[in-house]
Amino acid sequence: MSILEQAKQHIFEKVVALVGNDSLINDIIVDYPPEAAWGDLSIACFVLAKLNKQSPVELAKQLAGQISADEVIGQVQAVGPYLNFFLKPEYLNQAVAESLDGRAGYSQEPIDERIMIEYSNINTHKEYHIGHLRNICYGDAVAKILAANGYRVDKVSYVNDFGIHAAKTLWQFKKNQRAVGEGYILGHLYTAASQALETDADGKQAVAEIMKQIEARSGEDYKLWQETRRWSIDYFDSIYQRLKIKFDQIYYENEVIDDGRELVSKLLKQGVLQESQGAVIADLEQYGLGVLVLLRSDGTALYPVADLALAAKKFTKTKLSRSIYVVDNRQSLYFQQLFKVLELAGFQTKLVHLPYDFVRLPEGMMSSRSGRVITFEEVYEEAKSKARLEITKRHSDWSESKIDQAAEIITIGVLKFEMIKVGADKIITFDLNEALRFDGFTAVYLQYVVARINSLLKKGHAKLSGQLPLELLTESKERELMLALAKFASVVKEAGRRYEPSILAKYLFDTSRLFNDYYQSTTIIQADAAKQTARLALAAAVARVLTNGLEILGIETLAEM
RNA sequence: GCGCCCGUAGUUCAAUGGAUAGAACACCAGCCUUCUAAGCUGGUUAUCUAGGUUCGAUUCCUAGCGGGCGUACCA
Repeated sequence: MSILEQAKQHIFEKVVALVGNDSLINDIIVDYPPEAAWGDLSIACFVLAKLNKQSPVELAKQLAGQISADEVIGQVQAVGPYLNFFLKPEYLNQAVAESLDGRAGYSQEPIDERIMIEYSNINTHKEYHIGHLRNICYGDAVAKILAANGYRVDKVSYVNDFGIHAAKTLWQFKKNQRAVGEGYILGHLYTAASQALETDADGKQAVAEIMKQIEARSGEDYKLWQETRRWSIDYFDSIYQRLKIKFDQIYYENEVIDDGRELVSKLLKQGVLQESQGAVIADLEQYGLGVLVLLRSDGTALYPVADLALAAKKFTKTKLSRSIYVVDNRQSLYFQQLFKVLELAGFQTKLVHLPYDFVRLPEGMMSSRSGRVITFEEVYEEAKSKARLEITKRHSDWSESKIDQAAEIITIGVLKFEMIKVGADKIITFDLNEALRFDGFTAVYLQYVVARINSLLKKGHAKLSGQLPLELLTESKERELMLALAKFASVVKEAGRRYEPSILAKYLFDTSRLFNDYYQSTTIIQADAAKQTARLALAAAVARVLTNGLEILGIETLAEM
């Protein structure tokens, strides 16, 4: 437990002992006052007072009188119906030491549960756009947060390489072969194909022929499929490398689809699935979930077939306590249906669909088929050239490779942060100019704080080990910073409990703002030796929390910028 | 039709039943002969409507309005 969690527990126990009524325990909630000056922790006395048939103001006053200062609590104040606690300075000082630890924010108590999280489900033969970027950034941040909370996390991805979209792209490719070997180009071909096929009946015929060969796994088109599939996968790998995101396992539709068909016929025999109008369906009307179609009336497979096989594969291979699917909220009904079928099929793993809202453009929805998309490549290039420019302005003496490395870290940080800084239930209206900002609520703001602190540490002379004179940190801004540091561990927990990286992003930003404010109003290197040591320790603790917090969000920091 | 999600400042977002609804961007005015100005300080502006539950509602419930999405052979 972090020192703040211990303090909360301590206060809770004291109040429980005084109130002495077990039925009230759930109503004793140790919270934070809205204003730093009012205290570090607080309890609202409304419910307690009501059940005790007292006025809340009276009860707060009475409790304040009964609780005395100790090794944790410095002062207690009743402010109206609120009971406010100030932590003892020596106690709060421990937050600095706690945060200086290299593992700050990472749980020291492993949880004996294994969670599989599936995200970045993409299609080969199509482009990679900023919608995919939101998915992978959000999914990866959640995975890292859960890991930081002590869970064992398996990160998996599922690639749809076997659908009709591949045939369409190939059809276009055969018409005008160009850019051989480049996965990036396939996305453009898909768009061109979709548009052309709207009016081209012969084309549709040809696409169907290509699809047949792919499914039959033989012929010229199958070979071409194999080759182009590889281009796509290599291209996606290059994106993953830039994002520094790794999966434990990547599944491909073409590898599970046959198992899926087998599973479907088994479930059909068992009566979990039914035949209807020539198709194979799951009739889920009795659960209020409508009907899920698995096989078309022509016998070809739909999406859920592979998903069933994939689930079966996941659950039999490893013993999971939870299986999470990070997929946008348009598929909420689909996942309810899928989960119900899996349950009826006898699988018992706890299934979670983790929905998030989609990315749209100011002018409307993105659409691969119409080509109205912003690709990852476009945003990446624009952001990176802007980063290069900004760095060059500030560091004329840096080498080209040093500039490039820094620009890369800034670019990826900005893009990731942009994708996770808002709640998952919010539509992101992607404005390129907005996304290319390097000030305000952005990754750069946080990275900048770390770089500045790093520079302080280089210039200062303090040794930050052994006994630190933290008792010299008495200014109100120093107290506020220490309290902010102390909250780190519980913020990571909260973000995990709610699957919400934006909570952590916001916390890191708030903490950075506090530090910038402090930095502006205080001298650190110029202070006398003891003060310098104490303040550098505080600054180093802030940098550690920001670095680890960003790392948990998948974002790197820089020593200099 | 039915179901799900969202309506907060000019814009993009925060506040998951608590104290004076917070930030960022944009706009205006300041701050670099002192630790990185990618920074800091100050200023203007908001809970879609109507009911209800509650000591207390941006938050929960009901109805309406507005936007988005889904709803048997797309993924």
